[in-house]
Amino acid sequence: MLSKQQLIEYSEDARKNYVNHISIDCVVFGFHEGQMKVLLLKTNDEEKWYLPGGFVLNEEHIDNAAVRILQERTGLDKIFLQQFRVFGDPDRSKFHNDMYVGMLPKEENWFSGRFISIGYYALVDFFDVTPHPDQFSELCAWRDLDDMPEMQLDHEKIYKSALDALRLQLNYQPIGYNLMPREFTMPELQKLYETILGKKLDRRNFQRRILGFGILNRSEEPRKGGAHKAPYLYSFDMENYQNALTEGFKGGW
Amino acid sequence: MLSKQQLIEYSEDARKNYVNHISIDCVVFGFHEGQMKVLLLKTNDEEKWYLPGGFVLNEEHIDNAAVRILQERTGLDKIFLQQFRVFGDPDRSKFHNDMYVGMLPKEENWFSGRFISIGYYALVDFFDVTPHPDQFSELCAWRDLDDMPEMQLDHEKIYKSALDALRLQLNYQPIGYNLMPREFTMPELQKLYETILGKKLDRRNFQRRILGFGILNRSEEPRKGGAHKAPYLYSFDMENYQNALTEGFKGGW
DNA sequence: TTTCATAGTGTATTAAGTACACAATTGTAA
DNA sequence: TTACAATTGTGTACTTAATACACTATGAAA
Repeated sequence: MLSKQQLIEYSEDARKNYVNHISIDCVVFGFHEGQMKVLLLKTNDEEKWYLPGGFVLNEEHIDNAAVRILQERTGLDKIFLQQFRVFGDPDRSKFHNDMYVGMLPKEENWFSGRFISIGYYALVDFFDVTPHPDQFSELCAWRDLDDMPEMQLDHEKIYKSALDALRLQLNYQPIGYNLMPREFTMPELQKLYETILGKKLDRRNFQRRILGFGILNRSEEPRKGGAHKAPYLYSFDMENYQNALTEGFKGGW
Repeated sequence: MLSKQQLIEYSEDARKNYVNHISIDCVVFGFHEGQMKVLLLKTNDEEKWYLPGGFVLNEEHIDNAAVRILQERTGLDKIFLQQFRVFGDPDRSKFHNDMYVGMLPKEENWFSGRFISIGYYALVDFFDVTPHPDQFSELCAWRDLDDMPEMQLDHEKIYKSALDALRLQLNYQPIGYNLMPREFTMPELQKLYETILGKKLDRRNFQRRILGFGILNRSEEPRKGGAHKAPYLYSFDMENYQNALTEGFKGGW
């Protein structure tokens, strides 16, 4: 245990040596017209895009901070959010570091510090989102996953890492409630899985497997009006879905 | 983009509203005599124990910070470390908050702040560790996983969360190189798995499965001298082991 | 030399994953 | 109106992994 004098010295040292800011970066996935989308921001002066992000308020839970940040960008208030990892490379700094670093002396400039970022990914319904730029940006928009622009700092690494985490999640948790409309066809759901995984799946085996999870309800009436054979419509059984979210799919050992 | 005036205001606000300290907490797992152990610290004045932890230096990678902290506690320099999640409840604060909070005015006391903690878990060889107390504690010792003491703050939540992460890891990565001696018997390895999972496994099925991973070499000579039938000795095939670490075991989808 | 605890090995059954083919529906073009 | 193309729905054989379970072998101690 420290004496008072030691505590004073420790506190002084800590204030000098442990000066790290925490930020939050969010990878928001949406799904539209068979394409996986990511919500990105851009200033007009810079070519590079960046992820929606922000900071944690003094008395705020970090998960709430992520929710708050995404509310501001998307207008949504119920968001599926998953913390997936922390990015703590000392070379990384907040996106506007370059931009603002010359404008003020280092001590006065918040952005001259070093930032450790907590990565979250979110799954949202594309149609529910109204993208709002933040105070640093002029543009907030969806970008296709297979046509991603050049990005600030390590944001490419972050969104790729989020995608990896999402793919891992597919193996032991249900996915889709937050990404699909209320009713959807089996081929549409399959397309979602194929997009996330980046590969084709067998129709018949996909159907058997996903139905085996017991998280889908098939409605009586098939979808009509479209070309070709009318497909059945499905929706998620929320009770079983929630249960599968907490329980997980396979036991493993 | 912000004007200079806006940047000044933003920086001032940020310095007031985003005052969060980052700490690192490590759950160090060891294995000895068929028991899973966790390395814990304790002061003499307090009954409660806490996890080894520390802070991130200004220009330090967070992973290196965790390595540095564990070097100081264990003497080890090559440690298997895995970041598993961030704990950001505003109620949590650094372990010595209660202890030191009255000793200095709030502004001068590092421990009066709010702490966001990055959780790491480590797997180490029990015999390689020489526990060193830190500057706040008088005691650093191994505790049995099934006889854990009362702990400071949310440290119980953290180590349980680490255990969950470790159990998940069993499903898609090899485990054991960092926890077992160089040579070991199949029943010993099985005991490790059983301890982590908290349940019994079938000997024959365990052996088939673990051998199927192709990460073990069986030595020519069985272990002699012990009671009962002499068991074979195994060691990890490091090339395949490393490969399995990065590749993972099952593809899932 | 018998007994007991532990180690090594194999086989049958069940469940899950994979590969693959044909029939049904609906709009469109001949 | 009819043939066609595109898409959907369904079933079955095959392979692989998971599970359940029983016998034989060894070595120390009684």
